[in-house]
Amino acid sequence: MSDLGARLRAQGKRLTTQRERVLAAVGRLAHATPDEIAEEVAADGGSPLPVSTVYRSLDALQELGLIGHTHVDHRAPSYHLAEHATHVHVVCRGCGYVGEVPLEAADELVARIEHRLGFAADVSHAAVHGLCATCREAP
Amino acid sequence: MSDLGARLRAQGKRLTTQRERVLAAVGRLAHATPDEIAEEVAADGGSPLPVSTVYRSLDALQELGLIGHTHVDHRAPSYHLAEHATHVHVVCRGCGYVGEVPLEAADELVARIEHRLGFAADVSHAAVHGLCATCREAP
DNA sequence: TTGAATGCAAAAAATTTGCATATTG
DNA sequence: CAATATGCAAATTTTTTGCATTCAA
Repeated sequence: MSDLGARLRAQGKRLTTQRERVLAAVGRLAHATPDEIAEEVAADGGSPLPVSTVYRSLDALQELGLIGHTHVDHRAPSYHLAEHATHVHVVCRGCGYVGEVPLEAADELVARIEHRLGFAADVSHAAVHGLCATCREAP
Repeated sequence: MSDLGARLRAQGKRLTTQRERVLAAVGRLAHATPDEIAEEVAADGGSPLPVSTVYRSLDALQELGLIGHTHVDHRAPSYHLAEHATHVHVVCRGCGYVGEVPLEAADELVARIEHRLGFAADVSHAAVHGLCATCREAP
């Protein structure tokens, strides 16, 4: 927490309350779009932030490696704390449920991609789509 | 090819030249955004299609299972023929290069997701980000 | 002090929708 | 003929930008 400022400064960036509030909101929501994050920030008691500031804060926090995002659906980058990036995200096409499995579950895939293409894959950014246990049965 | 009409009809849909042109364009481009597809369609000699028709055609062809899409980056659903969905897409963060590895490379991941969450994963929709061989070395 | 960040409003993209008209089956 | 799709324009939605002002370091 306290070294957030240090990490920012190390990149010539600054610690502002806005960035702290956005980071806190991302932490509280776990998986959220910029829009939802803006709402959550507004709900923390302080005055709401302009969307532009939310976007810029998300960018900054991401460059810092504190948060990351995946593409849960067409029009929705979903942000989460970097610590959540220790999972592969799994998204249900039926109900939108977002689950996760440990990164290691993809070790073999990563190895094969590396082997075939010389590609360094970062699976933590991937969202795997499919149907959850419940939606598999439903019509 | 000729049964395209039949497949459409089977779903109460119709075969139109617009849809044929969009499908052909997707086939020619392999990986493209709606925008690029609209351009490609315009380049096929006929008159350009309004974007709305392109979007609607893509939806129709997708519901039909003839094409699919992955999320190559933030703002860009990338469409491809369904036959291309026999690969997992790999996207380079550095240069934007899009590669693919056979679906089987993800078999173990799919099995683990199934096992842990009861989830039926469809990896062909996933785009795995990372750095290609070239960009790994560059600064 | 000074460059980085904010706030605000306006501009760009990207996608969707309403509706009269044209087409397919 | 009837139902579906198109074309076009306007409305949404999502994200980005310009710029004067404020604020952290």
